[in-house]
Amino acid sequence: MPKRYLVTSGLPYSNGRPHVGHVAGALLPADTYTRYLRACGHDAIYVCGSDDNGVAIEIRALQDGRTPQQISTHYHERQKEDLEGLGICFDIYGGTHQPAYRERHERFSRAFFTRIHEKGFFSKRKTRQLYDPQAARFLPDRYVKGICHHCGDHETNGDQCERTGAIIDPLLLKDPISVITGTPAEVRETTHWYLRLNDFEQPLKEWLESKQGQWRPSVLNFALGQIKQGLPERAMTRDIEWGIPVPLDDPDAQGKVLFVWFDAPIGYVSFTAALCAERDADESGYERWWCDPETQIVNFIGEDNTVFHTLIWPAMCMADERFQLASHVVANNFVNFRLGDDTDKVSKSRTPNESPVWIEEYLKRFDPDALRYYLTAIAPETARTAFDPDDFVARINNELVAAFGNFVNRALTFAARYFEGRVPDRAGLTDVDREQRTRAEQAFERVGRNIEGFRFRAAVEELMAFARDCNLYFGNRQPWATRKTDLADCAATIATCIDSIAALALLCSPFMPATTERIFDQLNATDRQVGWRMPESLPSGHVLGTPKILFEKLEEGALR
RNA sequence: AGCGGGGUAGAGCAGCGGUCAGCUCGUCGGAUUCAUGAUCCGAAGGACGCGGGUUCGAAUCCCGCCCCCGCCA
Repeated sequence: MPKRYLVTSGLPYSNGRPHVGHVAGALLPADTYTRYLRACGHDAIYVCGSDDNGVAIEIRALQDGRTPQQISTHYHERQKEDLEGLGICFDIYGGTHQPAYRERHERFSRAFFTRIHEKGFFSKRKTRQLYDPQAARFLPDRYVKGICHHCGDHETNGDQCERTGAIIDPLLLKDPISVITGTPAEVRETTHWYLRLNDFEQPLKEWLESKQGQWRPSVLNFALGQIKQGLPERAMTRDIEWGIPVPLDDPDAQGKVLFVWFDAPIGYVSFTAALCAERDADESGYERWWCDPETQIVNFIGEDNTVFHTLIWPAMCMADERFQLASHVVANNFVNFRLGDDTDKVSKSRTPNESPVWIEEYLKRFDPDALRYYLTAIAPETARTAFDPDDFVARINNELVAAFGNFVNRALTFAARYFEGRVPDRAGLTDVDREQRTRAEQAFERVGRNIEGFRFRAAVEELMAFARDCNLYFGNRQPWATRKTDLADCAATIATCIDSIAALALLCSPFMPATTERIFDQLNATDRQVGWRMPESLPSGHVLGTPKILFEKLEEGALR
């Protein structure tokens, strides 16, 4: 029976171009999942957008001599374009500080903060922080340098001793210097509002324990481990200018904004409201998604967001008592980039500008579906994985080209050449052909079961296993021989292959949507069936399209 | 230091109490020719990080240890 699903991806931070890590971790699996849900007939929306607030964008703007708005809008547009180029099917791609979404997002965030405040879940506290008098701003830990207070003899940044890895208390640094202006920093007093996470330890624990056996153990272990250690209060306000002003009528709140991580997840809600406003001219429709327990909320995130999605955001929702908690939080690890013998993080400074790990660069030269396939095949579901340019070429050539594409091509060119480009007659169907059809039906079940269990890697393996079965079937039936000895048998074989190709088209639709279209074009299937089951056979005599190469073979080293 | 993740054939990975020692690639040998030199079959190759323990039985559970990778934007 159809259900309602709200799928989200962790919001990309709008201070850089999207790369394969962003896509593989949170965006592509969410897209695949949403496409699958729709194929099954469920009512599903996929909500995402850029995370535009926060100190990193403000500092970046300061360094580049631009405004935070310019920086975030530039990257917001960049992200939107690149991700759409990859076929990521957002229902909406909002932005927490983009003109079209800002007013609503701020309104929702303020209201959220105010409600929690009124219920008394914030502690207002004075604290001391390093301040840069020249820049007239407080300094986040990583924007301070100084002499390590553990070792006392070397310079380090303000969060971690570069030599021993020990946590640094920036207030204890000797001779602290602001990284922004290079001038000495001083200690000043400031006031912040802290969310008392410890008030929610018990309900969070119960909620997480109810997910045992459903969520990935690594996610649950991590979150439950944090609770065991005791959840600290977390400041939900910051002393910066770029962000959402703290909505309190309190002199101490002057000039402060909400912590970026407070308002970012509210983006899921405000973007849903924006979508409802766009579609039905009624933003209150968001309640249907957020407040109605019939809706399943599924969050796809990168590993770095686990704390926020399993503890802080749920605690916020518990405090607020209006929105449902996620029914599933799917956290993926990071994808690193292998360059020669080194495996490293993708980073603006170290990864070459024209490297295909940047989605923008990749799309200039290669097929979006090939990247979607590869990133699903190496999905970092249980551990970090590496995007290896040589491995990419090998897998595309061996799997997409040699197994999947080749089967489609050999069968369709056979039909074009020996059956006048029509679907042959099925009168000669044998048990072997019927078994092939059964394999196709089983493939829907197997691939579907894995997607539902969030095992996308295994799902794509099942897809390829079926493509291999198709080649095996073709070889065993030897239509090139029966063409001369038993035409009816040959016709039944090719007709069965065409049914399998239609099945492949639907089976690959969550992973490679453009390929689905290409296959339907070649089948000349004007009445395109969608769904997650073995499609109806094209009738015998149906005129097929022109066979074309489905996936281009890549040169060795093409991505290096 | 603490927390989390990982250590399984040459490479990349799956398996997490019993036909488990497996998959893909690579290598070697064969078959085939409809197909993008594509496909299919077969072979070689591993004390499942180390040491204890629990069990009729452990990659799979428990304890200890050793490596690798991450960790308040």
